[in-house]
Amino acid sequence: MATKTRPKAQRDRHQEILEAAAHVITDRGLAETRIQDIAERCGVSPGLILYYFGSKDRLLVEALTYANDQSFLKTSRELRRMPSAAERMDHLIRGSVPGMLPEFELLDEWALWLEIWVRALRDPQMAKEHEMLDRRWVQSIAEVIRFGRQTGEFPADGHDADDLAMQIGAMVDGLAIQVLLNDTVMTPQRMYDICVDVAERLIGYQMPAAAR
Amino acid sequence: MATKTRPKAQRDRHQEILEAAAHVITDRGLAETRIQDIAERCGVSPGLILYYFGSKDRLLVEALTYANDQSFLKTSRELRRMPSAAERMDHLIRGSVPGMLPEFELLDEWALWLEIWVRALRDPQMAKEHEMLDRRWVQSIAEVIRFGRQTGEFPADGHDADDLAMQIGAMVDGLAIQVLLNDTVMTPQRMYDICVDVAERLIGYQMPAAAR
DNA sequence: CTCGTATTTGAATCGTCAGTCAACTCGGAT
DNA sequence: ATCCGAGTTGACTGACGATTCAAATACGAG
Repeated sequence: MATKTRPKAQRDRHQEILEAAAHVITDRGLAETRIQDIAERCGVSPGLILYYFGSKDRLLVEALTYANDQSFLKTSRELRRMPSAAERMDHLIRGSVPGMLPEFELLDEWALWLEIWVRALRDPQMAKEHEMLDRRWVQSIAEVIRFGRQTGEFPADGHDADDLAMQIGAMVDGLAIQVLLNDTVMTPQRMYDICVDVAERLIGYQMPAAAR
Repeated sequence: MATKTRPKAQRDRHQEILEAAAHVITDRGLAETRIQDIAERCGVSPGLILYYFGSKDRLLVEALTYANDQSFLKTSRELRRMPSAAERMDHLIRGSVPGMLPEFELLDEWALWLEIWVRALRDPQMAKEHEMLDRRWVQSIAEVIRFGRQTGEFPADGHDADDLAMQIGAMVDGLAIQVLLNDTVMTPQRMYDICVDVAERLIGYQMPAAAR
C-alpha cells in the first residue's frame, strides 16, 4: 500500500513531538509539562498530540525513553570510533558529568534521569523501560572494560567486568546528583577527577595524556 | 500571655499535618498528592491544611524537609549511643540501604529523597533545604571517620575525612537508586556488602563481627 | 457566664488542563 | 474531476483540585 509517503511523514511528526516533549520536560520538569507546551514547541495544535499518542502519560513515558535512547545511541557511535579502551572510558566518563560536554540544554539529560527514576518508582511501564535503559549503559561500561582487557590495555586479572561496571555506574549516578544539585561543593571537574581516579584504581590502569 | 495552651496545640496540628503529608507523599508520590488526601489522613478538612500552611507548595516543601529531618535526628540519636566507630559506621550504612532496617513504610524514605532532588532542580526554596539536609548527612559520615581516628580504631593517616565522606555518600546514593529501582540485580544485601567493602578500603579498617 | 480569639468546617469559586469531536484541508489514487 | 482517508484544527466539555470565605465552634480569660 502506501508504504512510501505515509510512514515517512508519520515518523517525522512522531519524532518531532517526542523531541519537543523531551525539551519541554527538560526545562519545565515533568510535573509542569502540559500538552499545550509541547504543541506550541512543535507549532501544532494540542489535539494533534493526542492524535498521535492517545494520552499524555503514554507520550511522557515515550519521550523520556526516546531522549535517553538517542543519547545512548549517539554515545555508542562515538565510542565505536575510538581505537583505545582508555579513550573510550574517558569519553564515557566525560559524557556522564553534568555539563562537561557542551551537548544538550541548560539542565542536563540527568534531569531526565531523575524524572525517570521518580516515575519508575510507581509506574510499571516506566519501570520496565528504565530497566532496559539502565542495563544498556552499564553494559557499555562493562564492554569497554572487556575490550581493554582483550587489547591488553587493562590487566586481565581484575574483578568481574559486570560487577565493576555496576559499581562505577553507581558512583557516577551518585556524583552526578551532587554536581547537579550542589555545584558549589562538587564541581564537574572534581567529579571527573574522582571518576577517573576510581576507574583507574578499580580496573588497574593509568589514563594517558587525555586528562586535565 | 497564652504561652501554655496555644503553642502546644498549634505545634501538634502542624506536626500532625507534616507527618500525614510525608506519608501520603511516600505512598502516592509528590505528583499525585492532593491536599484532600493529607486532610483525610489527619481526619481534618482540606481548609484546615491551608489554614496552617497557606499553600500546597509550602506544605510540600516543609513536609519533605520535615521527614528527612526526623530521620536524621533519629539516626543521630542512635549513633550517639554506640560506643565504637565501627558500629556507628555499620549503622549508618545499614540505615542507608533501602529496606534493610524495618523502619518506615513500603517505599523507603529514599523515595522522598528522589522527590526532593527533582524538586530542588527547579525550586530554589527546596534547593536551599536540600543543601542543608545533604550537608548534614555527609557531615555525619565524616564525624564517624574522625571519631574512629581519634579513638585509634581507624588509621589516622588516610585522606581528608570530608572528602571520604562525600565519596561514600555519592556511592550510597547511586547504589540506593539501584536497589530501589532494580532490585533483581542489586539486592539490599549486596548493596550492604559493597558499602562495607568500600568503606573498609577507603578508610582502612576491618569491620568486626557485626556483618552477615 | 460572656466575650474574643484561635480553630475548624463545608460549601462555593475559579482556573486549568486532558481528552473529545465535528469539521476542514490536502495530497494521492481512480 | 472526484473521492478517500490520514492529518490537523479549534472549540468544547468535564473533571478535578487548590483556594477562599462566611459561618460555626471551642475554649481560655476576665
